[in-house]
Amino acid sequence: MTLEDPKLDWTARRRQATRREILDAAWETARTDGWEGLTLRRVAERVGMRAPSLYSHYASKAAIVDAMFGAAWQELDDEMAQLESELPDDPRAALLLVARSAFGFFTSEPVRHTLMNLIAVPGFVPSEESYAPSVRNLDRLRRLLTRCGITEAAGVDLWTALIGGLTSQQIANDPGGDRWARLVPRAVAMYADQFGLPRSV
Amino acid sequence: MTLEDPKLDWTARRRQATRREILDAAWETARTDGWEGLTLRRVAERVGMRAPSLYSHYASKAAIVDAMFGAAWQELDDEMAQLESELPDDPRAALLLVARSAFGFFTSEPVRHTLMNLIAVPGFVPSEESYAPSVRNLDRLRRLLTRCGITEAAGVDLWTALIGGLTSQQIANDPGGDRWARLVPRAVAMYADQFGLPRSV
DNA sequence: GTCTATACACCGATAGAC
DNA sequence: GTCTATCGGTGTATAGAC
Repeated sequence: MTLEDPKLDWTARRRQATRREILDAAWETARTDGWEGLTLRRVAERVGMRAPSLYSHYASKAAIVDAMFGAAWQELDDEMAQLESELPDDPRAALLLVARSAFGFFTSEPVRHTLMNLIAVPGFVPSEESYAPSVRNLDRLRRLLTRCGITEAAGVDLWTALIGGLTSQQIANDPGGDRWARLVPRAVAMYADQFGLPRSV
Repeated sequence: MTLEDPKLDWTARRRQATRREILDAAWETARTDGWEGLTLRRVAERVGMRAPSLYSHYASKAAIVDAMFGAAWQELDDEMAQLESELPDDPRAALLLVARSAFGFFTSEPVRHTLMNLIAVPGFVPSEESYAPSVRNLDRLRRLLTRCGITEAAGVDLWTALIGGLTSQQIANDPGGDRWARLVPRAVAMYADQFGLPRSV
């Protein structure tokens, strides 16, 4: 429910827009100063407000971070949904596409990555509502892998470990480079072999 | 040089012992309250001191964290050195042993894991001195994999991604469980297949 | 809704007595 | 080497005027 609803009246729409502005400012702050540098004063400054004014729109700093978490997973899920609708028939090609998409999504925004994977943000615990998109995304991944011929339960867990490992290494040890990005095709082939996918022609 | 040197005189040895106590207290504090909860006041309380007294032993809070980083990597490297001396001849068995060892080391102490892999500790950047053990460890890993028949350069990067991915998933999504621990043998087999290691008998 | 002013709790670090 | 006292700063959050 972070998107604007055209049926709302003017003041409600204005409120939504302001919440959006605050969220954007929070992302920019986190990108610049890291999660430990994300403070209400800095966010407010970027929006053009004073810190206490933020409380008219979010109940607390935690509520802001919570909204960021939900929005990030929703964003990934939207991307995966798009991908799902245009998946190639060849299982290996499809797998590679999914892998590259996720890898690119995470590595392009390291700060977002640390929030989504629950590392680095002090005492943050997502609310049930903001957790929902990440669950939806895992379901979608399960479906996607099944369509690629991965039916075993272990398939999903090994997939998340493999892709997550590649992205984390890329971000931590070669930020901005492609040392692990270059390994993605090979990693996917290795994974496909393990689950007995037919070789492409 | 964090180990005690028997040739030092009494006061120097006492100093070393106190530094050790402080480091231990810092670990315990980080385990209990997380890295954001690691404060000099809490560490001092655990040691039985007042916060300012810590400055007689460490120049700053950053110096303490730095020492923890170096000690953690030294600890892992010691374990890997032990492993190296008793490695089985069969390449696949050796690989599995290395994987299990690293996986167990990291997952047994999640807080240590986040420090070693440079996620979650505010603005920490390791000093050259404390960074050295981690470099040594990577060299050892390279040597270890070579002995197992992994000669390609990509071998090390894919290995760290795979093992790191498994450990991170285990810690983040099933702490205390074995959902990804159970996948380690399969992941190692998949990896060994990719690099053409002969199958065990 | 936004502002100013402020409460309250902490933090890392320093000065100087003992 | 450890203490007390304190500095200068941070943070989140609230009260109340406009």
